[in-house]
Amino acid sequence: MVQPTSAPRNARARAREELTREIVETARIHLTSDGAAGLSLRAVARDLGMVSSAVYRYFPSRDELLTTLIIDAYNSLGETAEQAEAAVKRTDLNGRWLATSRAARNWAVERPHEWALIYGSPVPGYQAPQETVVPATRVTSLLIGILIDAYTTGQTPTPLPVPRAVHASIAPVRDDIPQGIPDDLIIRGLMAWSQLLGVISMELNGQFHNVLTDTDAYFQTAMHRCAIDLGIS
Amino acid sequence: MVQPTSAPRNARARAREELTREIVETARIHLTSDGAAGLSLRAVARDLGMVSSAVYRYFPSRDELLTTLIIDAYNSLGETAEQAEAAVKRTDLNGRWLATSRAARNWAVERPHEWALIYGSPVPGYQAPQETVVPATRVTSLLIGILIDAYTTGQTPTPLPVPRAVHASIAPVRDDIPQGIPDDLIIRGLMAWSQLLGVISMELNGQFHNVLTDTDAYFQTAMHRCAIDLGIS
DNA sequence: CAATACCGAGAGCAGTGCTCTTGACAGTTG
DNA sequence: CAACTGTCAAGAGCACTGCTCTCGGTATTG
Repeated sequence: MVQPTSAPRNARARAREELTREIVETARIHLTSDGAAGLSLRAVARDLGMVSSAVYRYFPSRDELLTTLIIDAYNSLGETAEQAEAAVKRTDLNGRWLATSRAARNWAVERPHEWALIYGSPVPGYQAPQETVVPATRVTSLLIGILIDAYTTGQTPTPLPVPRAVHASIAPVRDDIPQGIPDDLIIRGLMAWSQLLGVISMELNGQFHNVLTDTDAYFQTAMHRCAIDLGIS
Repeated sequence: MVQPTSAPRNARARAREELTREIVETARIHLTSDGAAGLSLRAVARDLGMVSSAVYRYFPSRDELLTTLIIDAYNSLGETAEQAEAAVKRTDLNGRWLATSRAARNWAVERPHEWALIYGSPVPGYQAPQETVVPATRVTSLLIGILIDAYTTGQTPTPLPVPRAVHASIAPVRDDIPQGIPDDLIIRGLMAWSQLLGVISMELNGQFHNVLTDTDAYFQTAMHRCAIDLGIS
């Protein structure tokens, strides 16, 4: 009885699954063209030839649909980055970092609205539920893996002092990584991560207008310098 | 006739100015509590005891009102940062950088929605007009000033190589700074700037949840390390 | 004083998220 | 087979949004 009563319910259940997927797909299309704020349940319903109220059978609210899109976006980005990173030789830490960061940027440039959804200003009135936490960590886990390998192979930069308050502040990070990683390396990792997010977001938000003519070239150099700071270049 | 015809027109004109200011003020209150997407012209009008259509006599569209709020935000942040920076001894480059960055963060933490308005994901469908360009540069001008002083007093880090493509890419920056500043220093300045924006935005967007317990301590250290990288520590 | 420009109020249009009710259908049970 | 139950799409409706247009009154100007 572990198996769900399968045969008879499947007809309905399958139709439901399919329609749910169609709604999400249509919503993502709207998202990529109009952004999160322009995502309209009614418009999605119209595209699917159904009436707006029918959509509420599948998603109890607009926010619920947004949550699905957010999780999908995290997973899409995470998978893209993981594949890029996995294609690099394990010992090439610099290459792994560059592959990861470049994959993230390419993904973001292709889907600016989905990037904004997960790393941009939060949608007002929307509270990210717990289910989004795990997929959100996929990219950072890659970075952590690189740092761990850097530490275990002894490729660490000469550490700068870390104030006591900062040592205490990064306590939550310690729960997710092996013991022994120095504070300094964690700080460098966090700063590389915020550099990555910062540069990508600035590019997408148009902050480099009248500043850079070739954002890609700048990005590569910036990430290269991050690698130097991390001691893996 | 350079003076505007003053006396008789003033009664109406003054009332208009005052009401315009009241609308902006009310709009900013709504902005700080609900965010840009929740800014409703009708709600503003309601608060002011007038009918929604009357507001259109003062702002031809919601976007026009948003533009005013954006310019005000840029100027508010710019002024705050300028004052903080001006209070530091000119020769203390490290102090000037720390004062500027700390002022920016404090301002952002107090007004997260206004920060999101100017540095967050752009409001969909809204195109920032030319008038926003000048006030937007006030904070970066401070940073540029520090870098120029660093260069003229010889406090520059040992430069890393800068690829040709990046040299070409930063051409627009060169139009706003004196000749002679090395490419490497410009790159370092840009990266410090994106580090600053990245860390602040990440904190406001909740990206440090379950990562840092004391974001202020981390921020100070991160900015200190930026100063080291800039060679002004 | 008369003409003009300005202004607030109101109605109205098209759109939004969301709720509630209604009628049709499918699957299960007596 | 008939009755029941759960699910579904559809429609009407509420309160809200940005925005436009018209109307009548008032302040400013020639």
